[in-house]
Amino acid sequence: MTQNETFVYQLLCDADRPLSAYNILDALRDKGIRAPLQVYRALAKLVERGAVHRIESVNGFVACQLHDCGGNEVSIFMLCTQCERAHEFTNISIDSRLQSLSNDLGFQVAHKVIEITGRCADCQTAQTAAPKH
Amino acid sequence: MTQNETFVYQLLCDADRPLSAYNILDALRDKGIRAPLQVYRALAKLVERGAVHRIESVNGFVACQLHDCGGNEVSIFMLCTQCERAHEFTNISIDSRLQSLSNDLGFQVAHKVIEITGRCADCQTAQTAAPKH
DNA sequence: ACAGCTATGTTATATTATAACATTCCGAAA
DNA sequence: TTTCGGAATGTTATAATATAACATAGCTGT
Ligand SMILES: [Zn+2]
Ligand SMILES: [Zn+2]
Ligand SMILES: [Zn+2]
Ligand SMILES: [Zn+2]
Repeated sequence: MTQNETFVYQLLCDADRPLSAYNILDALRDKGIRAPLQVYRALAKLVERGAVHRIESVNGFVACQLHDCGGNEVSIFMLCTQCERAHEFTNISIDSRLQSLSNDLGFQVAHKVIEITGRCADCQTAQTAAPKH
Repeated sequence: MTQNETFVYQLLCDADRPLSAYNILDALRDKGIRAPLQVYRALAKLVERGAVHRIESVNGFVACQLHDCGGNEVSIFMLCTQCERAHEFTNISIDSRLQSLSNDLGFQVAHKVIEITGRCADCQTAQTAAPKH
């Protein structure tokens, strides 16, 4: 892992929500990172290697939260609109059904995206406990 | 449906692939549409009403290809990187598994995205029939 | 006529991503 | 050791996507 990749990866591991490339850029200015391309290049490598996932729904990036999700299962992200956290899951059954749907249609899969947007359990209970008046 | 919405919707229905907001803007200049916001506003309404879907993976928009997909099933899009076409499907089994995964976790679902990127059957056979040397 | 609402239009700006080109670094081959 | 070549890095500029802020027009019910 190169130096810039390490900086970006560490930052994403420490973050509790997806960060945009420009969030990362701002956070790493003092590490000598000054231009968007430096961030995008590091992200491209990290994503390619499965250490980081791109979250399409929010144009953001998160460090992989699972061991070896680089297998052939798709990751499922639940994205809370309130706390902005992203939780990563895998589900063999969903993945195999998607795969067989693709196979049935002769579609050659390169990449799958499953993202669910909504409110996480924590945020629901938090709001129930302290409702706004 | 307002005039701008009609223009945008018709264009998307005629298109054979997802269009970006700026594709739409360029195509509708002669209809009097001059600014991105006019397009984005029409798209927001159309998406809200389920007539149009946003494709996160390509920052594009397509007219709904199914009758009444506005039920509670999620749409599954297969996106061909070669011909750029988007095919829309529903699958009750995949949807219900996603839903029960969310329920188990206490996650309150607002929106689901399932997008599969790859090569469609047509493009595979086309390339097989006429390979590049 | 008036108030309130929706749609529309316009300009400017924010956010996300890539192109094009120059430079540096480092290991392998000569 | 020198030199070659690839990988990484840095820099500037620009493309592509999306929204903010404000002004205007039209329509509806009172
Ligand atoms: Zn992962
Ligand atoms: Zn939350
Ligand atoms: Zn649909
Ligand atoms: Zn195709």
